[in-house]
Amino acid sequence: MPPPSRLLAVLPAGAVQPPPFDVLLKLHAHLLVSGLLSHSPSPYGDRLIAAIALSDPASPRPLLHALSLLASLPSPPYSASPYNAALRALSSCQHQHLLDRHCLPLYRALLRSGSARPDHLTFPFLLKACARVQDRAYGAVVLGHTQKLGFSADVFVVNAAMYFLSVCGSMVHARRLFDESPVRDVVSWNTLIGGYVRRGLPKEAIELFWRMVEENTAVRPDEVTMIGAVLGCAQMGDLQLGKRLHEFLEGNGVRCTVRLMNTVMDMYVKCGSLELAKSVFERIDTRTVVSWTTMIVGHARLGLMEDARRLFDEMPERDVFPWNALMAGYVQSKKGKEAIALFHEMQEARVDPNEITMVNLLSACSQLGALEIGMWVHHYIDKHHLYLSLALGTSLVDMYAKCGSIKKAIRVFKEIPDKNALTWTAMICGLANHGHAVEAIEYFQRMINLGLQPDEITFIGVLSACCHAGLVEEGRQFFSLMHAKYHLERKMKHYSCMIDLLGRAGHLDEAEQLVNTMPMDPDAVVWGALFFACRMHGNITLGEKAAMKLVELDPGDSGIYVLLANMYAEANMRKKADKVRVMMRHLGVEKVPGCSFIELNGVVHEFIVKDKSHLDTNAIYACLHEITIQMKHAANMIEISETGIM
DNA sequence: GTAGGGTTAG
Repeated sequence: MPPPSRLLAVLPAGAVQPPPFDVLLKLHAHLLVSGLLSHSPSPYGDRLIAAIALSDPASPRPLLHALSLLASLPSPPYSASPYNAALRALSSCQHQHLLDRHCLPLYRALLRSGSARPDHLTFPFLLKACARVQDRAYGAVVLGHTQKLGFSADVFVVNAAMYFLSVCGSMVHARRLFDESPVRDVVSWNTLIGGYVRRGLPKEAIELFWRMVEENTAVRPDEVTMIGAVLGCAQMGDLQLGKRLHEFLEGNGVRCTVRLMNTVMDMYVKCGSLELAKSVFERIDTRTVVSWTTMIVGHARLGLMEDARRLFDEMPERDVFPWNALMAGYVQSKKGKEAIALFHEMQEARVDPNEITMVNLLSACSQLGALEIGMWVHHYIDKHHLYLSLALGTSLVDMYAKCGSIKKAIRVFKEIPDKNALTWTAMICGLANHGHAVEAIEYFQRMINLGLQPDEITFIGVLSACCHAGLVEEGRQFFSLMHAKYHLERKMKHYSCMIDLLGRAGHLDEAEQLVNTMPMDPDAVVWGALFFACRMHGNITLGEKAAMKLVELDPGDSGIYVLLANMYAEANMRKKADKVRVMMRHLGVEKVPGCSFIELNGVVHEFIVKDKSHLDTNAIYACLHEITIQMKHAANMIEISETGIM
């Protein structure tokens, strides 16, 4: 151990990286034994606390040790510096619970110490910490202290105050501080620009950016400024502005770091120019995982999954992000099978999945109806004690409902602690699709009573519930309610639902009128619903009209010709039925083979009509044959029992 | 010594 005279050199003041935690622990013991910590006041205690607090940001232990040391000093510190060091470590520590628990007590202890006073370093750390714990009320108190103690002209304090307000308060207040501040530096501008972007106010951010450029003061935009401006531009999706910003930063000597160029790439992707994103990507010579992931996302969003996969394979190292990005791409392209295969690959590569992986995986299960895998995911979440977040809970509800297990969907739904409108919507749609119309409407009422705002999808749920149950009057009410009370735009899907409901119930005139007055061109689903209703109720004239529209919309679709022929046949119009069949042959319309999936032991198998490619084809067909016989037998039994012979 | 920043999911 060094003699006391050299200890202060071992315990550096300021930004120098302190020695490792275990060395400092020994030093602590040494200081205790030699009585150097019991002097009052003692520079050793201050420096020791600061050094320990900052010795290892990755572990919570040093910080806790420093905090307890601070509380147990025989005499209070005579400057704010040990408090500052602890606050500095807290304000940037990764352990949110430590921050939540210790931040404010620490500042209160400083105020109560009597010997130390908050200084110009205390407030930047403290305000950052307040922003991170989202404590509006206490932050406001702290802001009051900065004024009272005369820090209104300290640019570091003002900037930190602006940051706090931009996170926890209002941008108007942050802006006022900016406008009234006697001093501004590049961080002041960046904080405000960044605040606007975080609050989803890109216009204000860009406006401020141009003002910063035009005022042409000593303050010039730097890398952080440009990241803010480019992010704002990405939010607006304005490609022209994006190009201008890109040119600006290249012409004004802004450091083109990887971080900035990644942001530019992301902006080009969001503004719809994969080409420009690609050209930026090719000019980055030290690409990071983020650069590659952004390119994967860019390709995946356009459905270019083969290119996305190629990029994924080419990249030198991968964390969970690129795996999730590629998986999300497969899910969005409705390639659930590939998404699940990728998850298996991910497990083989020993990459830990996170919540987002699970959400994607559940979407894939929903698409495929893969209940077994979905249940495995549920089990995995329980086993690994993953928090049932809103996104995860909602995905689980959706998966169980779409995979046919409405009871499990309801059970999960009840377990989710803070349900939002999306969660309720998933449940309502699930109930509706399972034919539980009354329950779906009941859930809708409960959701409304909780004060939650339904969206367009919620109404698709309730309208389809009405449709399944033939609740015409309720349907009419919901249909007008969504527009009149909730100011939601009625989309194609709502109209098709409503037309289906009216048509099935035999209100063909009302259905036709709705088709004629709807604000968009009716699609195939609308005409299909109308056609179905006409066939059901024997309205041949209107049915023909709907069928013609369907042919117009998709001349290659064989289905409608078949259905039209069936409609004529049912109405005993044999000649017309034959005519349609002849027409089909002339036009060379081919029947599209049907296709289906089945999940077995966690593997999804795909079949098309008359498919013989599966390894177990013979066994499958034998089984199918057996089932068919049994079903016919069962049907006969029912028929017999219903006719009263048995 | 202090303040400001990018990527994944819906």
